[in-house]
Amino acid sequence: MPRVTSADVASRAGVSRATVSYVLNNTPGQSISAATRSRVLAAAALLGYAPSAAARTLRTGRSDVVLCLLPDWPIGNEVGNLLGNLSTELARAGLTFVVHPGSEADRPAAEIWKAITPAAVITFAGFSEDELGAMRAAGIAVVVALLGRPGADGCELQMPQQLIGKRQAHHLSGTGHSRLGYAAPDDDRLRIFAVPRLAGVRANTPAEPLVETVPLDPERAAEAVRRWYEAGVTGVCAYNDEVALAVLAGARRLGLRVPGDLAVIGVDDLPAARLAVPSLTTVTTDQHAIAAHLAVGVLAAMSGSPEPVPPGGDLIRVIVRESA
Amino acid sequence: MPRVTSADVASRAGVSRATVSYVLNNTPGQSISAATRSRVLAAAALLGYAPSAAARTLRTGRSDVVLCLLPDWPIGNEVGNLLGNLSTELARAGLTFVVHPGSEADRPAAEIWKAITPAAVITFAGFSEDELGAMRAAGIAVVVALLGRPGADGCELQMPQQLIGKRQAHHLSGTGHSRLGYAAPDDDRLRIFAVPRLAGVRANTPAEPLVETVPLDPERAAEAVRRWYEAGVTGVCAYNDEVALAVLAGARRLGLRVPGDLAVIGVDDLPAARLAVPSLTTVTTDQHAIAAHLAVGVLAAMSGSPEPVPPGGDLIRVIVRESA
DNA sequence: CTGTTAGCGCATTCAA
DNA sequence: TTGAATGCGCTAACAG
Repeated sequence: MPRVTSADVASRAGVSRATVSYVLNNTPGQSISAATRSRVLAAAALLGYAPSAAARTLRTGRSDVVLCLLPDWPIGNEVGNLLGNLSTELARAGLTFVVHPGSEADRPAAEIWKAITPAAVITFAGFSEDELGAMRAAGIAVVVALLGRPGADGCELQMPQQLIGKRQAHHLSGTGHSRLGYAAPDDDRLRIFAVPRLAGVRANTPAEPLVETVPLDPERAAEAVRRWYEAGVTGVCAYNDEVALAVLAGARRLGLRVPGDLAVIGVDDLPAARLAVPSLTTVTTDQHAIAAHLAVGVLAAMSGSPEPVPPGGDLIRVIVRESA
Repeated sequence: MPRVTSADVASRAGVSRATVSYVLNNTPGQSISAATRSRVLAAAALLGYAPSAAARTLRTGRSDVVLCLLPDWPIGNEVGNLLGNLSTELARAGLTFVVHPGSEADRPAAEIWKAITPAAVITFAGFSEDELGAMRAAGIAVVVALLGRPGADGCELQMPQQLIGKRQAHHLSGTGHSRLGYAAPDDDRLRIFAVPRLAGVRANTPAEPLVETVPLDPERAAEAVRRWYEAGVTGVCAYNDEVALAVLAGARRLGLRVPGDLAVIGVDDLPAARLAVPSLTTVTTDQHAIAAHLAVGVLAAMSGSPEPVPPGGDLIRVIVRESA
C-alpha cells in the first residue's frame, strides 16, 4: 500500500507536479486549461490522492490545526459542549480543532504539541514561562491561556468563573439568605474552577461563606449539611449541579426541607437538575458565546492582533427552579 | 521569532546536523563521545529546540498520532472517561492521542485526517468504503470502527452495547418482572447506541418490550410512564441514567412507587444515580478495560496483526441500588 | 496563455 | 563524525 503522492497524480494525468499543485489548490494567478484541470482532478480522484499534511506543513511553515490541551479534570457535559462549539467555531475559520484529553502525567504537554505542531494551542491550565518559550521556538504562534494567572499572554476567562459565583450569591441574597455556605467538590482536580467560583461568592456576600467539601455520597453529604444547619446557614452555593444534588440528598437524609430549611443553587444545568426533587435552581453559562469568544481570541493571537474584549455579562444566566 | 531548527543546534554546538539527530534521538549503534553529546544537549536546551513534527513525519513516513473522530453525539462523563483512559493507554505505547469533537457537518472527516495525518484513526460511526480507501491511500495504516456494521475491518464493540441491554433485562427478570418497557432517548444522535442496547433487551426478555421515547422532562416523561403502567409494564430498562432519572421523575409525578409499582434500571452510573430518590440501580461498563482493548486493537492494526479477541463479559456490571 | 524546472523546508539515515 | 540523499508539496522564475 504505497502512499499516493502528487507525483503519482502528475504522471497519471500526464502533467508536472507543479501543475497538480496549482490545480488542486486552485492557486490564483495561474491559468490552466479546463481540459488539463479536469484531467488532474480525475486522476487525483481516481487514485484517491490526499496531500501529505506533513509535507505541506513543512513547506508552508504553518498547519491549520488548533490543539486544545485538556487538564486532568473529568470531562462532563459542559466541557463537551464547549469543545463541540469551539470546533464548530474554528471550522468556520478553516481551522481544524483537536483535543488531547490525557493528563500531564501520562504524557508531558510538550510531547503533545511537538507531535502535532499546531498553529495555536489552547490550554486551561496555564504554562510556565519556559514552556511558553519552547512553544514559540517551535513556531507555534499563539498560546491562549484560559484560567491561568492574569497577565499571561492569551485571553483570560477567570472573570466568567468568578461571575458564576457572583450570580449564585446574588440569587440567594435576593431570596433573603444572608448566611451562605459553599459546597466545594471532593476532587482536587477541580480546584482550578472551584477557587475562582468561590472567590466570586465570597466577594458578593456580606458574611464569609462557610465552606464545606461535599462528597458525592448522601451519607457523607449529610454531615456537611448538618454543619451548615448548625451554623445557621440557610443558603448553599454548590460548585456544580452534581455537588448540589449531593447537598439535596444530604438535606433529605436529615429531614430538612429544600428550599424551606436550606436553599441550594448549582451550576451547569445538567439534565438531572431539572429532574431532581426538588428541581434544582442553577446557573448556566452560554457555552456557545464562550466558544465564539475563544475562537476569536485564537484567530487574533494567530494574526498578532490584540486580544478581543471579553464577552459581556449576559452569558451567565440563573435558571430558577424549586430549590432556591 | 525564527523557528529553531536542528541546524541552529548543530552550529551552536559546533557539530553537524547528523550528530545532533543521533544525540537527540539516542540512535542505537552510533558512538558519540560523551563530551560532544553533552555539548549538543546543552545547545538544544539553551535554544529551546523542538524538532519539527512535520519534517520528522515526512522523513520517517509515520506519525505517532492516533486520531479519534467523535460523532455528533453529546460528550458526557462516560465518553470523557473512555477518552481519558484511551489516551493513557496509548501514551503507554508512545502514541499521542487526540480527539476531534466536531460534527461531520462542520468539517468533513476527510479534512480532519488530512490535516493531522495520523498513524491510526478511531471512529465510532464507521466509514464508507470510499473513505476507507482514501485513508489508506493517505498512508493511514488503520481504521478502527467501533459501532459500525460487523465485518468492517476494525474491532467491533457492538457486542458490549448489546450486553448492556442484556444485563438490564436479566436483572429485571431476576427480580420478577416479565413485562418490560424500554425508555429510549429523545435524541436521534444517540440511536447508534440505543439500537443495539434495545436489541440486547429484546433478545433477553420473553415478551416484546414496550418502547417509549422519554424526554428529559418530568411532565412529558410522565406520559410515557402512564402508557407503561396502563399496559401492565412493571420494569423499565432505560437507555441511560439521564433517561432513567426522567422515568423516576415521571413516576413520582403520577404517584407511582419505585420500585414497587415500577422498577427502573439505567446505564452509566452517573454521580446523580447514587444521589437520586430512590437511588438508581444501573449498569456500568468498565471503561478502563474497553480503553485497553481499543488500544490493543489500534496497536494490532498498526502492525498488521489480526484484531484482538473482544474482552470478556466481566466488563459490564450491575450496580444494585433501590430502584430495581 | 500554459505549463515546466528547480530549489526550499527540516529531520533522518546511509555511506563514507 | 560527517556529507549528502531522501520524503512530499509549494511556488518563484522561466520556457514554449
